Amino acid sequence: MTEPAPNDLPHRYSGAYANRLEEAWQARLEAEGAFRQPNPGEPGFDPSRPKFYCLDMFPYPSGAGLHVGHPEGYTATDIICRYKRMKGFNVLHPMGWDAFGLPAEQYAIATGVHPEVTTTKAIDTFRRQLKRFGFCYDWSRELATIDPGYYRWTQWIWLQAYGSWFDPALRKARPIAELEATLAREDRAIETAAGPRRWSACSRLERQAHLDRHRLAYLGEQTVNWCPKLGTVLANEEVIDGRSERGGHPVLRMPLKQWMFRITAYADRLLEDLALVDWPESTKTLQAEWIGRSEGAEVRFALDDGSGESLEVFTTRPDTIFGATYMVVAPEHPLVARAVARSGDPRLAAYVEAARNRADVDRQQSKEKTGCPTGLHAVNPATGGRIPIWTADYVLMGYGTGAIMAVPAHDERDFEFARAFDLPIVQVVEVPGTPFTGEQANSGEGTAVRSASAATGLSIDGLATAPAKAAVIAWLEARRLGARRTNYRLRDWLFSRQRYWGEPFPIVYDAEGLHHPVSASALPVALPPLADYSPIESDSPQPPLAKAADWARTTAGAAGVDPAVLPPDAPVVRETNTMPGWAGSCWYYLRYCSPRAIDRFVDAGAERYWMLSRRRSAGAGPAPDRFDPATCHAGGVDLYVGGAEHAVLHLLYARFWHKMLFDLGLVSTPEPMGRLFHQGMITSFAYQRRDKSLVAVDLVEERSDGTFVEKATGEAVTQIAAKMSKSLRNVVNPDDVIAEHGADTFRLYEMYMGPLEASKPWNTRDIVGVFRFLQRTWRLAIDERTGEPLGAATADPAIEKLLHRTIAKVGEDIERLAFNTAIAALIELVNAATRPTGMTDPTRGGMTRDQLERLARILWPFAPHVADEIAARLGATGGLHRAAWPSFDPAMLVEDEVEIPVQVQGKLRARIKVPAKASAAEIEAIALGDPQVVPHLGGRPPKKVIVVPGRMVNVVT
RNA sequence: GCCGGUGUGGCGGAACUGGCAGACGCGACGGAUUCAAAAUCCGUUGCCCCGGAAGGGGCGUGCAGGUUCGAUUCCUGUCACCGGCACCA
Repeated sequence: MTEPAPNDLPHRYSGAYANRLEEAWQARLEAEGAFRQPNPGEPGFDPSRPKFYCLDMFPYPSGAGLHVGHPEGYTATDIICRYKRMKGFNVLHPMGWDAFGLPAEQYAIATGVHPEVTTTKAIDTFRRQLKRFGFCYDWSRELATIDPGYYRWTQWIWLQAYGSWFDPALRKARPIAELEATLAREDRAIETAAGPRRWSACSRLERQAHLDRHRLAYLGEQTVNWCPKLGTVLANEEVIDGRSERGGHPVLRMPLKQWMFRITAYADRLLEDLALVDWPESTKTLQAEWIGRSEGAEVRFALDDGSGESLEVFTTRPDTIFGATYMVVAPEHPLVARAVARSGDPRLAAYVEAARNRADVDRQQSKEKTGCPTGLHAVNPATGGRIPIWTADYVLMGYGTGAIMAVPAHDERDFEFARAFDLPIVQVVEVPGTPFTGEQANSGEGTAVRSASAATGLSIDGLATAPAKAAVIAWLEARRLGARRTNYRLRDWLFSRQRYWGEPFPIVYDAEGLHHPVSASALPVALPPLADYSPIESDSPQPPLAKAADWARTTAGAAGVDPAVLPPDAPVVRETNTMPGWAGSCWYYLRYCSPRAIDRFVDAGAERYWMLSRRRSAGAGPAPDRFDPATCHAGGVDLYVGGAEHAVLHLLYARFWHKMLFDLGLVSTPEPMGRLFHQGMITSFAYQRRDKSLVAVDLVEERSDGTFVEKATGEAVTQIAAKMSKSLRNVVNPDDVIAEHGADTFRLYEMYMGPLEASKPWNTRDIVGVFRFLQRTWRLAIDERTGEPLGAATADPAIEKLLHRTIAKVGEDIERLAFNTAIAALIELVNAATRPTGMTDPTRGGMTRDQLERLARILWPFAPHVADEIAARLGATGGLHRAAWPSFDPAMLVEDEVEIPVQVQGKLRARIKVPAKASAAEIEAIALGDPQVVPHLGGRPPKKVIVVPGRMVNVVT
């Protein structure tokens, strides 16, 4: 009888075999509900175990299905979760769908198919694909942001913001009813259109207007890029030369009333609390820069036109005020409109008009300074001198007060402008080491000079920059000419979109145009279906929802407005803007704690259990029941993994919502995510010509010498890593890889490619390496002819020792998310124990069944299906999801004898074997006597010998 | 322009606190198996030089310096690539 070739053996671990056993295990574990994690109080919940909440950034389910980037982070968290489960944690590991968004809407516009239909289909595809990877998600907690049962609570949270204000004294959000009560009780004066007036003397409208100015969600006016033809508002980068990027239609810059979030109220806390979380430093820096806190002063410059009015500026360098030789206001500044009316200078009007129609991005493209005098003048309060006021688009209306005092000697932008328009430049700071030459601005710190005026009584000559700033601010404050002031780059968050496929706002407008909330009990405000999703062409912005006229025009009662607010038969118009894509992702991590809760956005007990935990450094103790900064983690989610592209917006917005909810007592922790990790991007190969232009993969061939040429021209091209894209035809489809090798191989390959945080190129050719590893592992444990388990009769002590080391190493590596080196260690172990093809004699090589079972357990987090199958065939019952992480004996990690290098003059000359516990003197004696070393010593006693026991010896001659 | 990150064999990468550079995988080369090929298995593989061989020597972590007995690791300067921000007063 002839032996069949290895590939033809019936139980060979082939791609097809892997697919069969993976699907069988997935079906079995799903039926069993193996990864369902009960909440406190539910049957099967074990309160003795610590909690671990591990979250992936949920995907936007696109019609194209999963790409290879998705499973990278998902595999990483899957490994951690399986490991933590084996280490005895209750693990919350959910998945869901960020399903509102533009692509589905654009598809609907093109085809008329309701976005819900396409989105639901895309979700089904994503779910099927993710399940095929065998990820250990608790699918019973699945959610989608488009579920009415979910967005009901998105709307509810928005209503909490609408019903709250930020109390600057307590630095936290409070219900607006408390503000109203205080105003009424103390009968405070409030600002009205007709000047300050006592609360009791105010009309209902005036009171309402005052409260509206304090809401965390408020109606604000913003200049937007409205494209009448496209019927939508465009982002700045979608506007080129005043026309839409798509289609080249004219774009108008116009003010639009929209819902805003007062995120700027939280600027300081969002900045400070970055110190409380374990996040990548780069991401913290990005957020800090985005918030852009800068300290300085607000200064009033009196106009000299006898009007008694003044111009306010913000400056971070009040110490340079003596050098302020002119002022600049943004073209949109109200003062400019007055100047235009007054001066009648056609050049000024033309400049302002031109600047107004240039989008911000355009403005920033050209750094050439342009501007125009306004004809107005102001008085420098420090010098008493008269200085001109210019308008120029290098000053932005949106930052500070939209006006600056220009100090050309000490600010590069002001310097360039002064040069261009021949304005005076006066040096007022002496910077050590860089004398002022008049050739460029000197923005460093130093000593104030020429900074004294008898006329105004201010003198800071000789002061260093910091005390000079303080002195000027004190002087300004004493004369009520200004004050210390902190400014932020961060703007309030524009939360309205003129789109269909988003959460409707729970807001209606009455006949007078006043807004009123829909009561919580009437939520959700469901998105009505439309016959036609295309945008409305109009000169005045109209969201698509306006087409649902029957829905939009209704009564207060039908809309669910509290009868105490409006009579039920009052006619109202619903808000037809919708929320942006960010809305649903701001709080999904909370909903996962109790996704089916119907009476609250999250069950309070479940939220407390999964989000609140003690710091390890605070020592042992009972699970906390409320947040204590001394002993608790600031952040709830123990590990959040996702792409760095969300480093600013998503993560900043989620932090803002969370802090608001924390202030209102609705969540337990001040931060949402305690630890954050960004996985790197998976790129793909592409080819580059000498002129740096890119060539698609299929137009290139590899030559036998390993170089690449373009097929059509024979021109040499170089291989580079690039983003996967349709045009480069280098997109890898995970389904294909799984069909060929199985999900275990796919998972292992992505984790083995390199460090999780690094961006790395997909190389299809390399996959076979980890596949062969699984094949070897399988062959080590299973007889490929019979499918029966193998097992050496006795344990090889060297293998046993290596197994202990590997258990220790893999555990450590998983903890630090170093999966590539963990897998390398597993490969080394299996290689050391491997039995060659056909060798099934249990007395030679291999591992005992007990050793194989431990190997299966440490392999399980990485390649769960094959590990489960091996363990089951070895006789384990129940599946490895019930197994514990194997223990190791620390004594087994210590070598009795170590090989250490001996260097002479820093050059390696020999390796010597010494007992691990040998003293420095013993090692030195062995090293100096070594025959390989002696010839290099030159016959003289060494000057110095450095011995690091267990490490190395270095001899200096 | 500013901020951040990364540069290690033909390729992906390893080296945890300044202590044997190149673990592990791919590829390549040689061999086994096969009628043959694919697949699989075994071995070799940083580069250069001397040697028939055993063996020996030199160079080497983008580049140039520095600190140190010793540097991929720390410091200074510099170059390249990637990412983010960009007139924020």
